Amino acid sequence: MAGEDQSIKTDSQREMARVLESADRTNPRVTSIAQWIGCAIIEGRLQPGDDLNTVDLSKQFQTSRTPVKEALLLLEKEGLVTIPPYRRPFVTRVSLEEVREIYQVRVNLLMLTAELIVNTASDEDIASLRAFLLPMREMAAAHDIDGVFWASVAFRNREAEIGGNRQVKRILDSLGLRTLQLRHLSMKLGRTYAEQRLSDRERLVGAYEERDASLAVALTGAMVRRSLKIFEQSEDVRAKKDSGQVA
Amino acid sequence: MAGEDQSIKTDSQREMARVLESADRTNPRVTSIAQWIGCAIIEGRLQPGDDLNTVDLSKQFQTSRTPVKEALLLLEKEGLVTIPPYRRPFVTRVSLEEVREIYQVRVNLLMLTAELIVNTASDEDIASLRAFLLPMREMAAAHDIDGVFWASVAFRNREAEIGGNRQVKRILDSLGLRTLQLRHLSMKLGRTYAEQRLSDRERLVGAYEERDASLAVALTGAMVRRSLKIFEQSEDVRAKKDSGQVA
DNA sequence: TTTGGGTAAATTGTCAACAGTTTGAAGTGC
DNA sequence: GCACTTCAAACTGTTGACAATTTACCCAAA
Repeated sequence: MAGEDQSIKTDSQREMARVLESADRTNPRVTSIAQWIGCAIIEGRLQPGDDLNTVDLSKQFQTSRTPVKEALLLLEKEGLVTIPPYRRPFVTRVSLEEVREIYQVRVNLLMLTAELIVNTASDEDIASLRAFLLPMREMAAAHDIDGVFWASVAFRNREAEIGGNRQVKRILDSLGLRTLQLRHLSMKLGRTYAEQRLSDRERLVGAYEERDASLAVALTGAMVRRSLKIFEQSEDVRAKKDSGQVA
Repeated sequence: MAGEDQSIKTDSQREMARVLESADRTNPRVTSIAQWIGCAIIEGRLQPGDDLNTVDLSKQFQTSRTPVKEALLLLEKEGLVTIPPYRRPFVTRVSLEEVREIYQVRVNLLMLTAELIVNTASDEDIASLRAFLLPMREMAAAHDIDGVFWASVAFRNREAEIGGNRQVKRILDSLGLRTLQLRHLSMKLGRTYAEQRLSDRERLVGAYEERDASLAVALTGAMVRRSLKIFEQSEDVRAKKDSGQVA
């Protein structure tokens, strides 16, 4: 369990850093503060609604409030933090409805990416995607769920790169960060589908290689929609349990 | 000509205000500064690459540099301004390639919106779209090109609202702002297609009313792609003329 | 003429103090 | 008890000064 958490931590730090630096903002102090807070949010150490007052944070990072404020503005841009005027910033609360909306955009842009890959990617680029498959199979066989998860995140990032549309990449990065926890949760809950996920992904790479756009798009849609479905089911269970406790 | 410019000014101010306030940031000082600079950019009074140093701007707005900096960060979020570390902020330069990428995302999300409208919008909402058509016909008959342009912008905003996906709306707002000038230019250049644009839009509303998703999506795609095509042709002409002058 | 180095001016980043607003906890009247 | 007011504490917004860095100009050397 400790090993698992460790793995999440370093990987999520890497992911956070990747998204933030792609926002071509390289002020080191601000970036490092934003990274720390951002990581705490996507790792769940800071919960939705938690206060992020600049006084405490500036003490924690031993700076003045100015760099802290700028870091929070950066995270607001990524949708992780909300900054109401004259009130304390706080970790953004995402409603179930918003999650659905985000997934709707995500699935759309991921399908667009799949189409772009089929139509414009080089054979070498597609081969670089195939390289993900074997390690993922091995990690799955070793029941390394987190390993598989972060590999699938890396797979999607590589897809976005190969797709070649930087706007799509940027938007997917931002939306992906906001749903990172949920995607992780969804994969853990959907252990039953592990084999299907793997074979779908293998078939997807096959579709890329065969330059079969409609299949690649359809598979992508199916994979993401399944992820949302699993999450929604777990949410239903949770809601029922809560109402049961109340009643 | 003066009347034309006037119309652009007030309308673009309104549009700028709309996008910025939807970013739920309501600090009035910062917002008004961001609005002024943002308007100057989309109206072309500030050209891509122009310096936006905080000292001059703070003098201009009679404040300290802090609110100016924050306004610039807001505009950076919308993609209008670039802020390199330790260097002067400047009006973002958009390459032709980036314009293509933005249009690719835009057409995708607009098609998604069309689908959402067909599947989920109420008859009253669709009727509110039909209400745009007659005034647009009248303005077109009066050769009020700017009037038609801003009406079409409002039409698209209304579509995004009706679609009901706030993520899509936010992204379309941001991308739309960055391409506002180009869309305006494209419409002016494509006067020849004015009649086709109008009839396409009328047919689109018809498709909404008939709940014909595939037609609505196809028409939306055709309309946006034509807009990009017109712009690209004009860009080719410009490039040829430039190289001709050099040679 | 052009290239390179060096220096002063300009500009951004950071800070601490102060002004304006919210927050929360006390009291007050009912 | 419960709503309402009051008020101090906490927090955000703004400011001007100072530190760190870049920019631009000048001048010398090739």
